[in-house]
Amino acid sequence: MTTLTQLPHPDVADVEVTDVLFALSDPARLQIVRELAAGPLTMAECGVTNPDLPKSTKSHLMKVLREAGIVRNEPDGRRRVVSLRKDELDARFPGLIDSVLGGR
Amino acid sequence: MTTLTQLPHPDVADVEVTDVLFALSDPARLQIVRELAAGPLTMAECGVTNPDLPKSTKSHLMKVLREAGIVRNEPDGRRRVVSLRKDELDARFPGLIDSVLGGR
DNA sequence: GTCATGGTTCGACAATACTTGAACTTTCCA
DNA sequence: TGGAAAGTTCAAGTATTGTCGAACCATGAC
Repeated sequence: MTTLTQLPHPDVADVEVTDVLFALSDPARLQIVRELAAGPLTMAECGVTNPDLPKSTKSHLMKVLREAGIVRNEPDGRRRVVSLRKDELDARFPGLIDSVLGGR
Repeated sequence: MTTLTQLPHPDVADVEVTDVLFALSDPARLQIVRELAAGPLTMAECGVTNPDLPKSTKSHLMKVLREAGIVRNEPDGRRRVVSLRKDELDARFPGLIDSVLGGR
């Protein structure tokens, strides 16, 4: 049976700019991306801004980011480490992430 | 009676980046913005890509773009001229529109 | 082994958003 | 004066998203 620890990640070449824009158009998701811009975080660590967010909700927010190719989510022991796919995104959509994050 | 020919336009200072991203995250709306990047168009002229789009639908797409501060819609005789608020957007979100449109 | 921890998935409901015909307004033209 | 043209608004149905508890799955600690 398939081990569920490895989540599917799209190839950035297959994601449309509209997918990325949509994923970033939610304040909670954008906030997560801002936090990740400084470096990878575990699920528990990110979302500091939203401390009372149910974990199922946070997991779902992360899923949208992951399916848009914005974030990578990898198992690390019994945690998961989430990281921005910055280089790949920059190659596919030059300047986009920086301009979205820019200011603030 | 309020004349309906002048539609409300938000101050770009009041629009959030998430509002802009959301408006651009729809392929039909993004296509309209791409067309407008070359210069203002009347409602009838823009949306060439979607010739069979009902006018109420097109009007609604435009409303979303307008309310996100992306587009200006001004009366011109019995037509309306729609234009990108490029300078204002560039000032508020430097580089964003260009990177979304993929040019540079 | 057993158990707690960190996280995902499922399912159901709430909340937005999209689509479109029909009605309406304004303006131009004959 | 009528129309007709160009668009907006309204209303109603459909579809997509968001939210979150409960169930489930690995892993590490004991």
